[in-house]
Amino acid sequence: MPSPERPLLPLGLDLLWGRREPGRRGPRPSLSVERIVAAAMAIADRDGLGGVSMARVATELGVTAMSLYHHVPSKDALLQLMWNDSAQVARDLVIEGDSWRKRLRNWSIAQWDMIECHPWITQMPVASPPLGPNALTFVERGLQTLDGTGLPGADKLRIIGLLSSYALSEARMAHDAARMLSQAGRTADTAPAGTGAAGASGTTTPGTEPAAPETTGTRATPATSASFEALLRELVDERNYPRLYGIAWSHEAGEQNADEREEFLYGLDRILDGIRVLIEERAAREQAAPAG
Amino acid sequence: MPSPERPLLPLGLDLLWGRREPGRRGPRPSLSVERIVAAAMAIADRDGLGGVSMARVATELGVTAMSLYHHVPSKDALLQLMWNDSAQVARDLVIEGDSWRKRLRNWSIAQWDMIECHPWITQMPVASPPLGPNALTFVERGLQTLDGTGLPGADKLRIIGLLSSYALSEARMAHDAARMLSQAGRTADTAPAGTGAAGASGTTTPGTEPAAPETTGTRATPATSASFEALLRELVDERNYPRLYGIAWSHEAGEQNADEREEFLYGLDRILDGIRVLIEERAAREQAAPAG
DNA sequence: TAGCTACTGTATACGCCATACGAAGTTATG
DNA sequence: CATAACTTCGTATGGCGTATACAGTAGCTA
Repeated sequence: MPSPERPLLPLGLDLLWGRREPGRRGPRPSLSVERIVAAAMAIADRDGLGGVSMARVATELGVTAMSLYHHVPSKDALLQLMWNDSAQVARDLVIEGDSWRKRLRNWSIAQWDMIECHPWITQMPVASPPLGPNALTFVERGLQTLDGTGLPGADKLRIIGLLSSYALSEARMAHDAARMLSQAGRTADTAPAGTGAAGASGTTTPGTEPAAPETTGTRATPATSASFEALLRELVDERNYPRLYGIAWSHEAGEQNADEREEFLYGLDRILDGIRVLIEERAAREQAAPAG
Repeated sequence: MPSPERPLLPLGLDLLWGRREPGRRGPRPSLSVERIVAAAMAIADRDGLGGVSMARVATELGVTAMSLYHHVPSKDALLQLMWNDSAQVARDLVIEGDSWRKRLRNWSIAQWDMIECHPWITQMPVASPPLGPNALTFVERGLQTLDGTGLPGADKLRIIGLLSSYALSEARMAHDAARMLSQAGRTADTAPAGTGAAGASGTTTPGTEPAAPETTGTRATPATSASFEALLRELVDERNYPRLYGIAWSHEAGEQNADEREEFLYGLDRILDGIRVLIEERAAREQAAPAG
């Protein structure tokens, strides 16, 4: 057994970066990491991340669950690989725009779109910062948008991190709300309105259902904010929550609420304003003391 | 069985808001929702969210797992109750500051501290936006900090949501990184340096271990960013990731990296700058056309 | 050509999980 | 007191991730 030159990368990172010697002996593998990841992603796209189990992926591929473990060290590693694969588009992503602001905005929107394209990303059991090659490529593209701003590298990195966090959080909230409200509608119909805990305990869901497939699929539930507001009206009273109460009851009937994407863009533009301030302040300081 | 006046609240929301008739007959319940939640939180504080199982909570209380289900409809509901309970401090939270900016900043920091106090919040399987009474109280306090800014309610709410998202994301990243790097250190010591997939598959962790307790406890691993940077240096090459490469190799030995809290504050101040722009622009517009 | 060896997929089993079901015990109310 | 309501317990089910042992295949070396 030859000891490797560099120290072993932690977790499944070596797999993520393709740093594994393929191995020449033995029968040709019918399985491959790529096929496994593809199958898992297909399931996740269809039924949400809750539908992804080793057994399910295996049967989808016509093999037993244990076969997968010769290609993927654990389920967590498989999820990491999926995460990385979903960022594949980053490789040939071209960010357009003639100012850092437009470029950075487009980059952020690209990230949002990536998440929208695979909503199960928002359900990921976050176990580590994304360190796959595609994720880092995406980060690199983000840093690229800030070329010429004069910011130090650490600041650029923080900005990229900030916007990443924001996009993921916002997408997560949007999808969580959709998921919750859809199943709220279902339980409201089926719940037998019992008085005690028994009514709520036994009959909400059969339990064998694989984690609310329908909403996690691709897109659904158009009128989310409206129902959310209805929920808020149900819950908050004027005494304890005067401001929330006011907001919940202010726009009575009309005044369509913005959709999730516009909510995202709203916050995005606020953050970009903040970054502009940072850049301008720095530029002013540079001008005052050029070689500082 | 009397039909309730208002429609049943979805999920465990009725439980969250205490809208359950207690029920008079039968033996005195030895259990209560409060005791269950307290026990679960004690376990989570000690061993992380992975240590919280119905069986474990039950044994901690000296009862069987199924007894819990007469007080709590499901494990998910229990997690929601924990989430809500962790925001208890919001009830008597006083935000100080003579400007909206200072108040909002303090509010955001309070949120960060809340999460730091119960790190398992960052591991929560996010199933719905936080709609418990304490969470909404916290939102109300946040809205309060924006009194007098002249912003419309919807904008205030978006700002609060933005800052909430940000605080949670940033805390999540910090704790995830700490968790990952700590177990990276462990595997680097124990891994037998095999060549193929077998080395990484079999021997990384025993598997029965309850999800890395030590790091999820309270505080650990001071030098996270440094190791993170080391990882980056291991991974990125100059050709494909020129900017990341430059950042990873720029501050050579000295130049201590800021800790997580300062990273958080950095982004926070950027966002606050953006909000300031929004408020000032709006004020200017108001002045131009007062009764618009 | 023979055999060693690395490598592949399979079968079985373990322990843990959430939770459905029904029986048994306890108490306020008729 | 009797009964209905309610809590708790024992048992059982089906799913999960994965450790372990095994059998077959194919390239490398002799």
